[in-house]
Amino acid sequence: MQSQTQENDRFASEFRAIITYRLAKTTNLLNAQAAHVLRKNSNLSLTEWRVISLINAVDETTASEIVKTTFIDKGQISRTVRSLAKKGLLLAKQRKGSRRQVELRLSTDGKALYRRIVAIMTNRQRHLTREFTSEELAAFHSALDKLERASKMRDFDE
Amino acid sequence: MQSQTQENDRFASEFRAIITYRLAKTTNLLNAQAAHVLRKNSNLSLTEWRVISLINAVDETTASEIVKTTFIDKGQISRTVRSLAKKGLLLAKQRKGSRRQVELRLSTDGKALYRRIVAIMTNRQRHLTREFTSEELAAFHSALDKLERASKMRDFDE
DNA sequence: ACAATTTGGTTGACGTGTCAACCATTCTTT
DNA sequence: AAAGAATGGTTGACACGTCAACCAAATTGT
Repeated sequence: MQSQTQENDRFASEFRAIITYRLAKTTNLLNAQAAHVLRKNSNLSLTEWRVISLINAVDETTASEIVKTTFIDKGQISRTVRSLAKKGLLLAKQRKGSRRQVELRLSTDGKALYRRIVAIMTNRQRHLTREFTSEELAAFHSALDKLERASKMRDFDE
Repeated sequence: MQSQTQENDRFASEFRAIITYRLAKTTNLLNAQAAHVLRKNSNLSLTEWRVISLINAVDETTASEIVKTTFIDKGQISRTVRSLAKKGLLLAKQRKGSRRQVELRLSTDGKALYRRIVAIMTNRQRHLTREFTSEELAAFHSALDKLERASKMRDFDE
C-alpha cells in the first residue's frame, strides 16, 4: 500500500520533462479520483456526470451542443444521454419547430442529484486548487490554452 | 470543417474555470494528436509508443517497473509488451537469477523505430512548448505536481 | 423546385482501459 | 522449515472511447 506515492527515479528524470506524459498521467490520476468519488456517492460515470453538469449550467441544451463544447465523441454522448434518460435524470423532448433537435433538461431527480453531487465536487475542486495562488491558476489556464492551440497541428514529419 | 476551433460561449464561461474539465479536454486533444502522428508514421498505438520510449530510456527494465512509473494498468502493460514482442520490436527474456521477472529490451528493429519516431515526437514537443518561456514551463510542471499530490485524496463528502 | 450539402443524432464494430481473480515465485516472519 | 504476505505477471470480463457508416431532416445553391 501507498506504493503509488513513490516515483521510480530511474525513469523520473527522463520523463518528467515530457509535457504530454506528465499531463496524461495527472489527468488519469484526477479522472480516477473523480470516478471513485462518483462511484461512492452515486451511480454515475464520469461522462454522465459531465453531461449532467453541462446541462445544469445552461438549463436546456442539445446533444450536438454538448459535443461541440466537450469534444466528447457524439456517439458516446448519444448513449450517455439515453442512459441518463433511462435513469430518469434527464428529460429529452423534441424541440418545437424542429423534428431533429432534441431539447435536454434535467428532471427533478436529476436536479436533486446534481445539487447533492456538486457540493462534493466543489469540495474536491477546492481541495485540488488549495495550493494555487490566483496568479498560478491563471498561468495554468493560459498554459492549457497554448497547448490546446498547439494540439491542432498534425504533421511533424518534415 | 474547422468547427473544432470555435468554442461555444454559452458553456465556455462556466467550464473554463473547472480545472479538471480543462485538463481532461487538453489531454484528450493532445493524445488524439499523438495517436494521429503515430498512426501516420508507424503502426504503434500511444501506449506502445510510451512503453517503447520508456524502455529505450533505461535500456533494460521489467513490466512492473513500467507499471510503477506510468500508472498504466498492469494488464494493459502485459498485453502491450506481448504485442510489441510479436511485432519484433522488443525482446523479453527471463532475468537470470529469477524465474519471474522478465527483462525487456528493444530489439534492433525496435531501436531503429524508436530513433525514427522520436525525431518526429521531438519536433512535436518543440512545437507544443514553443510559446512557453522556461519559467512558464517550470510553473506548469509545478502545478501538475500539486494536482498529482491532491489527486490522492479520496473523500470529499463530509 | 430540385439537387447537393450540412446538421443532428443513432448505431455497430472494434480498440483501448480498468477491475478483479488468479497463479507461480519470492520474501518475511516465526 | 513452514505459513503468510508480497511481488511479477497473465488472463477474462466488461466498461468506455473512437471511428465510420448511416438515416432523416434542414439548409444552401442553382
